[in-house]
Amino acid sequence: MRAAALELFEEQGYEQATVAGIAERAGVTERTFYRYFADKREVLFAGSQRLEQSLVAGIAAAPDGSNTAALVDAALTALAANFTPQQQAFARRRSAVLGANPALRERELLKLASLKAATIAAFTDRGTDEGRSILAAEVTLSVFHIAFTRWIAGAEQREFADLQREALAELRSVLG
Amino acid sequence: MRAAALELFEEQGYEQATVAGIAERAGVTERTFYRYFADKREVLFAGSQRLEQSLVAGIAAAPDGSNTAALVDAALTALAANFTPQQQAFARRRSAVLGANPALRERELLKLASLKAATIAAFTDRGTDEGRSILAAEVTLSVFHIAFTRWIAGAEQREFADLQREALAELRSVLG
DNA sequence: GTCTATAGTGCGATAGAC
DNA sequence: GTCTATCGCACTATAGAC
Repeated sequence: MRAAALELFEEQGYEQATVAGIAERAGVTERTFYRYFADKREVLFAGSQRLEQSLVAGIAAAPDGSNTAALVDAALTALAANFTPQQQAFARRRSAVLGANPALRERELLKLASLKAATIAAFTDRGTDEGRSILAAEVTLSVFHIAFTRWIAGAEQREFADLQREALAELRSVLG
Repeated sequence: MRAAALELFEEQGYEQATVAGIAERAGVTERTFYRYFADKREVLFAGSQRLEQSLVAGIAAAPDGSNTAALVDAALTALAANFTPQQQAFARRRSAVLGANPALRERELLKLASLKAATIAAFTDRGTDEGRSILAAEVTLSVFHIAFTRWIAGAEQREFADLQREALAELRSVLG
C-alpha cells in the first residue's frame, strides 16, 4: 500500500489522490486501508515507528558506563542503520511529496517531536539527568536531521554514517 | 468566533464540536467561519501571525550595531509583549484544549516551525550569517518555549519577561 | 448560499488459518 | 471452535466548488 500511495501522490498530487484510489491500486478496499493507517497521511510515515524503536534500542544497548557522548554516538549509529543506499531513491521520492504539502510536513514535525520525546526518555533510562538528556536528544536529532537532509539532497553519494560524522563535527566547530 | 470555538471545544471536546456549532454560537454561518479560518484548527492559531510579526519587527528594530546576543534579547522582549496577565487565563484554557488533541499539537508544531523560519530570516536580515542565525533562532525559541510552558503552568504569577530571563540563565548554565 | 466529494468511523458479515 | 484479516454499507463532517 505504501508504494501504491507514493506512486499515486506523485502522479496526482497528495490532495488529489483519494484513499479509494490508493486502495484500488494496492488491490484492497478503502476500509482495509484504514485498518493499517489511522489516516491518509500515515501511509507515508509507517517507517517512523521502526526508526524510533531502533533509536531507543541503540541507546539502551550501549556499553555499561558509557558517557553522554558515547550514548549520542550509539544513537546515531542505530539511526544510520535505517538508511541504506537501497532506500535512498524511495526516501527522495517520499521527501519530494512531503515537501509539496503543508499537511504532510505537519505530520512530519509531529513524528519528529515524538522521536525527540522517546530519545529523551531513552537517555534518562540510561541514568542521564533530565536537563542533560534534553540537550543530548537535541544534539542527536539535529545531527541526524542535517545528515538526512544532505543524504536526500542532490547527488549525495556518501554513506549516511559519514554524513552524520561530518554534521557532528560542524556542530562542534560552531559551538567553539 | 475564537471565544465561541474555545468554549465549545471545552464543553464537547475538539473532535465532537462541529464548525456548524461554533458558527451558530458566534452568530454567523458555517461559510463565514471558513472565510476567516482556513480550517477548523486555525481558529485556535489566529494569534500566531501577529506573534511572528512582532518578533520579526523586534529584531529589525534593535539598535544598529547590536551583536547576536543583543538581537536575541530584542526578540525575546518583543515576544514577551504579547503575553500580558490579562491573556493568561485565555492562554491556559487554549493550552488545555491543545494538549488534549494530537491534531492540534500537530498544527502547533507547524506554527512553531514557521516562527523559526521567520526568526532565522530576521537574523540574517540584520547581517548575521546563516549558521549563526539558525543557532540564534534556536536559542530564542527554546527560551521562549520554556518560559511559555511555565507561564501557562500551575500557579505561575511572575511576568513573562522574568520567566524568559530565568530560562535564558538556565540555558547558559547548562552550556557551561 | 447551495451542492458535492471525500476523509474518516462504526458495526456487522464473510472467509480463511490454526 | 477461535482468531485475524478483509470487506460492505451506512453515516457524519469537513472542505472546496460552483
